[in-house]
Amino acid sequence: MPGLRERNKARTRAEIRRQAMRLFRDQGYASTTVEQIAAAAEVSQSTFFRYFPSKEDVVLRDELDPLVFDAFVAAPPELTPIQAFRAAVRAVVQGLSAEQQAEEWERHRLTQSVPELRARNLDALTQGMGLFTQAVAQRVGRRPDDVAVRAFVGALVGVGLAVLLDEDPGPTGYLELFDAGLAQLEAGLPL
Amino acid sequence: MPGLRERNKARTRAEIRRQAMRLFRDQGYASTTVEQIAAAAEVSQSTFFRYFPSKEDVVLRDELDPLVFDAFVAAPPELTPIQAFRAAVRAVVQGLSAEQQAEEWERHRLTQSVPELRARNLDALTQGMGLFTQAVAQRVGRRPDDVAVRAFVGALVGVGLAVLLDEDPGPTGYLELFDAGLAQLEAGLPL
DNA sequence: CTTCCGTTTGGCAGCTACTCTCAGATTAAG
DNA sequence: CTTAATCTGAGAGTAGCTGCCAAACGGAAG
Repeated sequence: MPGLRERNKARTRAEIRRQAMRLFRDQGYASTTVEQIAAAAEVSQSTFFRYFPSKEDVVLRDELDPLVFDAFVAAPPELTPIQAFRAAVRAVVQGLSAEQQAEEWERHRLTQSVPELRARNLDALTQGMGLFTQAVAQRVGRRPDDVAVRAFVGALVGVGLAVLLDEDPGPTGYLELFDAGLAQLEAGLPL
Repeated sequence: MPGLRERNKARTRAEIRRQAMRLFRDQGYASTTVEQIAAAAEVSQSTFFRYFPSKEDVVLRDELDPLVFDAFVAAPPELTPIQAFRAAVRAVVQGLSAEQQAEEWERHRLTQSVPELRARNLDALTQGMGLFTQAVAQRVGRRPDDVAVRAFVGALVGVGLAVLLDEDPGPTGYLELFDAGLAQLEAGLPL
């Protein structure tokens, strides 16, 4: 059972995020100051930066990627990496409530529209490739530094990237696009 | 013939870059202030920001990508996109003087080691994918919004990414790694 | 309930990237 | 030489972010 302290922390954290997203939505990311967010969440600036190392991190902290990763690792071994990845993404997305999906959608739109956020998001994505490469290597029984494995993971991430960079196919359309991209990859990227 | 004004501007710009890179090398990116760079280049801070919109841009402005793109477009039409891309990269890299290669290498190392720079570099890369997609589409006679084309470009960029993210295979080793990755892609990413 | 310890918080000072404005200098053109 | 356009320097101001210290708070022991 979490003590009062931990509950307060979680509440404060959530409140800061909530107020921040609301202000970003209303008056834009750039023209919202940390001072405003802190005031709206009724904490001091010091406290804001204790919960989030930077203004960007209020938007960026992603808890979905680890879920997808875990689902990928836990997928049945007889699946090919592409099948396992598709299943993992699908399971995580469909496991979200409608409200969560809407939040994620807003988060994604904001991230894509603000250059700094977009950049840092991409960086997080590519930095995660290393871990993913290990998982893929283990799945197919190869070494992680094998060129074939690394190129494959790069291509897989690249396909995901190409889908994500597409502007608004709607919150649902992404999955279809993603599936189509993976199908192409599975077929050896014919042109 | 460029007037005195333009020559002065080019000289100032180059000097700012030179001094900045020197300071970054000596005392690190974060602990070098714009004030120091401006002082070393003998200009005011105002002037610094007139030449470079941000401290990051002193490092990031890349003139190689457009060259690769042009070379790709200009490549013989009978080449496959992968062959054309490989030829373009190779031509541009080998067209650099030893000094230029060393500079690029230093620039790349600095970019990869500083998170903000790495992130913005990735963003520039992915933002350029749109243009590249059009070129590929034209080359293979398909529409740019074709999923096959987009997935292909994504995979191609992804493979390049996987190579670039690898830490120091030496300034020459990159090309070999890159070729190996492209060969894998050409073979349909077998695992 | 009180006391005591460790954690959390707020307020403040300070640094730095970056913007805006304005006056003065420099270059180009008539 | 004079005039117009452009470039530069200086200063003030904003905002993100850090570090420091004292006060408030939560949790456990007596």
